[in-house]
Amino acid sequence: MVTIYDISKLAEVSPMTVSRVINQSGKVSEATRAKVEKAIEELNYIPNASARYLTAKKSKILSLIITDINNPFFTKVARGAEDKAKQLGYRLMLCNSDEDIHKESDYINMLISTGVDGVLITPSEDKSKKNLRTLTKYKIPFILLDRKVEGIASDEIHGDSQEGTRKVLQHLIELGHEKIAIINGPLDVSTARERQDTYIETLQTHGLPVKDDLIFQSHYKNKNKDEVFSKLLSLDKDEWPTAIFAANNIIAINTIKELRKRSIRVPEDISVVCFDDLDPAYDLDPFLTVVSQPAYQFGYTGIQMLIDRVEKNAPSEFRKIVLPSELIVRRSSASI
Amino acid sequence: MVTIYDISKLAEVSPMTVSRVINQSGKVSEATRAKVEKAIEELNYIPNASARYLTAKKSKILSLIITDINNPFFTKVARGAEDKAKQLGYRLMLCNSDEDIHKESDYINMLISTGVDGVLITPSEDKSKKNLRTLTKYKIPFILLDRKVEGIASDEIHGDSQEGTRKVLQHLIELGHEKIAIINGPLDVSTARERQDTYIETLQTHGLPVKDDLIFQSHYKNKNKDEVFSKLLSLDKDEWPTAIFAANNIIAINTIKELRKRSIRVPEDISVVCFDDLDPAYDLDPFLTVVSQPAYQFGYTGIQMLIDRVEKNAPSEFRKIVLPSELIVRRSSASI
DNA sequence: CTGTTAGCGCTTTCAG
DNA sequence: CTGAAAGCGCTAACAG
Repeated sequence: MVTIYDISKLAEVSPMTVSRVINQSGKVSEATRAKVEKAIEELNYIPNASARYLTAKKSKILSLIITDINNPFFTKVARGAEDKAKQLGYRLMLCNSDEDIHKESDYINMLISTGVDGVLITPSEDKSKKNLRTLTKYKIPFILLDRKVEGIASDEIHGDSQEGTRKVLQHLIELGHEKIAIINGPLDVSTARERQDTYIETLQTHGLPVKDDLIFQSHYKNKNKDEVFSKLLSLDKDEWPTAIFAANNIIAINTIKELRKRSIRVPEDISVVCFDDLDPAYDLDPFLTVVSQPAYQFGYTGIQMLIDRVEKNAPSEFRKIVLPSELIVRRSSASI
Repeated sequence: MVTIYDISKLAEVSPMTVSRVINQSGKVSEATRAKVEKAIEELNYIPNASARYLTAKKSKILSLIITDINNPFFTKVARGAEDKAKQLGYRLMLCNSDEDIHKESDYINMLISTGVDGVLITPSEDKSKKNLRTLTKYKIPFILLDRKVEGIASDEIHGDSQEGTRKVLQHLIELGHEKIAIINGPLDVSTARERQDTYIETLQTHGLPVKDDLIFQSHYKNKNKDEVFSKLLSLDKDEWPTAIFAANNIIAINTIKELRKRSIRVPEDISVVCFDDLDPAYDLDPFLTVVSQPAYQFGYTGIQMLIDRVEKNAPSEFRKIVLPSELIVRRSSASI
């Protein structure tokens, strides 16, 4: 392993001088800088991040924790985060918590252990509070992405669940739908709560009845789709919804597949709309009506906020950035 | 920050004893172990990975470098890698080189700097050789995933480009196609070379003419689709292919989209097939005929091989694992 | 502008 | 079974 000492010997300067040219800190004469750089080049020297971190307590590594690496929404968040991090001279560690609080906790321990400078995190649920407190204890700044957590005050970047929910629901209502079901994520995730609250509120605003039978609790990875479907199918004919609002893209896809299995046509027999788009790059035939959120910007701006915080350029009070969502009407929704 | 000294004070033992219980190394009496564990619990101690690495030269961190985080193929590789790493007590750093040799090189430097124990890498192209040599210089074991590199001997895990290519082409030929075009990835990527060679060979075996006009050079992220298309469209009517073999899923999708823009129907006017599937979880209407590779297993088994190597349980000679691919016939291919 | 000293948190090595 | 000493590679703080 090549160390700073090897360089200092070759360049005939002190290790400290080498450190200075590597870090571009302090004053070094052009001549010595050149000598040192030549030696670094020659020996193919790569600084040891661990040694560096041990004294400097700065790693220039950030982390992004997402909850589902297979979801194109998060994959785009990751791209945005990566681009911004790179642009500002940081490295990004990508972690996939899989909506699992234990995996999340494992990753947080690793990140603390590794000494990341900050983390941009989509908390898996409200219980993430404990993990976030650990971060705070270790003085590692974090930004909440996409989801809020009860009892945690922090910088936040997320979409507008209320506006988005209102937009899709109004779209359905304009189409003449009056019996609209919601298949939601788990209520210990803030976005699910907000979507459900706004669902109820919007129906009421429009003078439509809110029926408990049409509110289904699922999971953002839609793990319990059989259960949801058996409930849905046990509904009486006249209670059957004419439209379904799925709380995210995965739930929507699975719902449509299940419906088709039973020869229920979308949108002829039932409309389906959802939050979050799929990746158009992989969709030959964009079909779903969605409220699309600017995923790339979630990551891009999130990392910007994080670096502001890490480098202490952020105001002391927490910032909340709310990104707008956009209704994209396609073929999965039709008038009644 | 809580250190081993804080624990040692609280537990009234030496730091060394604390180290021993953390690492489960050496002999420690049940009584002292309990005291130490209690202290660790109480103070919420998390070992400092940097300090640890500095002496022990082991990080228990592995890295996976992929070339396109938006491609569902790689996203599944990542899932497999992650699962295996976790299972064996390692952490995984996911890096996205974006098919860019410079980004790749940046990441490799970071990984060396961070001190990862090993890396599972999809090299972006043959020039990756330089980056891989750097890894070797720093004695960091690596496994080549999906792609080989000219002049690099190493453990490898990849699909069978030849068998796969043969399978789709035979499928097309059985359907009666005789004028089959290939839109390939760049020839400085091993898989593209293999697919092209096998394309030529298979046509010849079946007594079909190989025409240079029907061989198109693109990019796995299909960055130059306009160029490819203007060439394709400039072909005479009677030279026009009746089928296109796309070297990967992205090229296929883009190709179909471009064809549709010009009102050329798939498969009625032209069949399109490709390597690598899309994510069925996000596909309401699976349409593409593909040769699917077991992406998850690429990652899963790849990490297994890597850990074998890292822990010196691998044979000294390099291992090559070739995973089978499967033809999935759907609607994008039809008889002539 | 350059160098010296000390120490980050941990583990290896060697003694008890 | 437990501990003391030394040092991993680097940089902060000071000195010159």
